[in-house]
Amino acid sequence: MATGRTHRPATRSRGIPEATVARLPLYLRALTALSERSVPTVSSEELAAAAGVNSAKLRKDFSYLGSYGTRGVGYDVEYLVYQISRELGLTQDWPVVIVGIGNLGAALANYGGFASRGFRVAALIDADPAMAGKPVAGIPVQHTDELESIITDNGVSIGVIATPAGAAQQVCDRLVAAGVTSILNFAPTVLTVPDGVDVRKVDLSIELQILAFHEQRKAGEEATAERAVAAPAAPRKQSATDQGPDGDVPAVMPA
Amino acid sequence: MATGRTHRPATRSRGIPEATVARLPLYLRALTALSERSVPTVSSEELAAAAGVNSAKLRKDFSYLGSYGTRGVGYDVEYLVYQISRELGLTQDWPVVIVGIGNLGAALANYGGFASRGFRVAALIDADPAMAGKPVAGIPVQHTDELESIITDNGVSIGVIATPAGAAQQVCDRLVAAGVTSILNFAPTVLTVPDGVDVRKVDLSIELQILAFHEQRKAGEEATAERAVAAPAAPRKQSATDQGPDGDVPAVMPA
DNA sequence: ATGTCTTTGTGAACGCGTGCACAAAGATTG
DNA sequence: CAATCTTTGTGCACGCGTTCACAAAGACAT
Repeated sequence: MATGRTHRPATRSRGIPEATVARLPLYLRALTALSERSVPTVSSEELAAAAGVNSAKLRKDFSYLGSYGTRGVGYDVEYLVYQISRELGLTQDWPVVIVGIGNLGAALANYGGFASRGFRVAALIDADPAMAGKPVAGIPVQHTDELESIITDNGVSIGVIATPAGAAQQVCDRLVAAGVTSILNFAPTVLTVPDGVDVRKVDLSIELQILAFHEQRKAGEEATAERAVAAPAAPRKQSATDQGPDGDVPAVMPA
Repeated sequence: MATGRTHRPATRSRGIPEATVARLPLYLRALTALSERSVPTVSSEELAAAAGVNSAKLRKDFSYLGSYGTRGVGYDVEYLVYQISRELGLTQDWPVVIVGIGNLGAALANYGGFASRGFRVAALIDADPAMAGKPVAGIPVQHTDELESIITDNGVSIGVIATPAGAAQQVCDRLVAAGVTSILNFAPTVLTVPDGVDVRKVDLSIELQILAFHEQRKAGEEATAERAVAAPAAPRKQSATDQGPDGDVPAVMPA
């Protein structure tokens, strides 16, 4: 998973657990696919398989929304699509701004998944004056100077930050000051925001590092012996006052 | 958060909780920043603030790695950087292939965060013959036909999928068959993989939908009255045999 | 050497999320 | 209408993750 919630604990809004909310888009995607194939109903078992989750979990998730299934039959696809969409707030249009039109920002602007789900790219913003006016994904890039007016004029409440890490907090502050209350952050930095503002982060590097951890573990299981030689079972840091030689310790050591 | 683990439950490798593993890269980033500013030691409180987490959580996380701190002083920055890097497997080089060089794939290829953390882009692969040979981020794109040989020749065990959803499963199968055991999936699809293969997914659309949910809730709290009119407090699906008119029900309804 | 002060490391309690397993609901068949 | 079969909805138990709160450890001053 390349995501992680930030700040706000787990607001358990209207009794719907955060973990369930995070899965609703998954169900919605699977249901949309079924809908396009004109499948009228689906069982929890089938839908769970399509969404890659446990069927009991799926049923419990849906139970938080209400009793939308029919015992002995399953769930009505179209009806469920609507209910989940409504619950997620996708029946309304969400104008979104993307700040930082580099490689990633451009990729996001071109990403079709946004428009298809009630999200509309209201504006692309970049700090580079040379970018201004240049169309990306059919939308002309605007300069950072206009950030505030863009937000207020379009009633934008969701912002996407795809700037370098160094600029992210500053951009974030300006977005929030202008009225944005939800931020999707692609910059590899921890953003500080006031209460009431939601931040979700996507960090590509972190995802790879987590994979590397598991990859290393897999490799290590085959050859545990090798490791026992390279590093003792219970490596211990040496005391700061006891700086004798230590085979287990790396080249880079504390002063 | 834009991530979510898939399949494998939570392998609790060598006693390190999955949740802790997911935070280690965060700590590492904060520590690296401190290291660059030549800060010698840091307290759990300071580091926790920099990483955006609770200090007790951080201390507990570190306790799984060993006793690397000094009471009354804090943690030695350089030493901790090494320990976490080693734990994450970043002291070795991980060759990575990126499949699908569209906007997103190109953005990933250009992303600096990879190289700086022990990851090396070994190859870029795309199904479009017109792309073959064309350099992206200084690396020539290779055709999908060569996927298997690239994997085996370079000993690649981590693959990144940035293809359209339709091609993702097929690419995934080929990667796994060729020896890849960790996959970072950007395609909006559920990937099915054999046991022993880790998949992490990054879905931009899902992240936005989760934000929309919270955004809607925030908006709804200010004007709950409006909602009581638009939709009854306990909306109920009507029975399939009882298809009378219903103000609460959407235009799209079950047959 | 003794005492004070800072900060770690962790035991314990709590809450959330997951999965099992089954009763209840309804469809379907005879 | 009764019996059977399918599938939902959920009570319950378990385990993981988080947080509190504090004892132990060590630095530092006197």
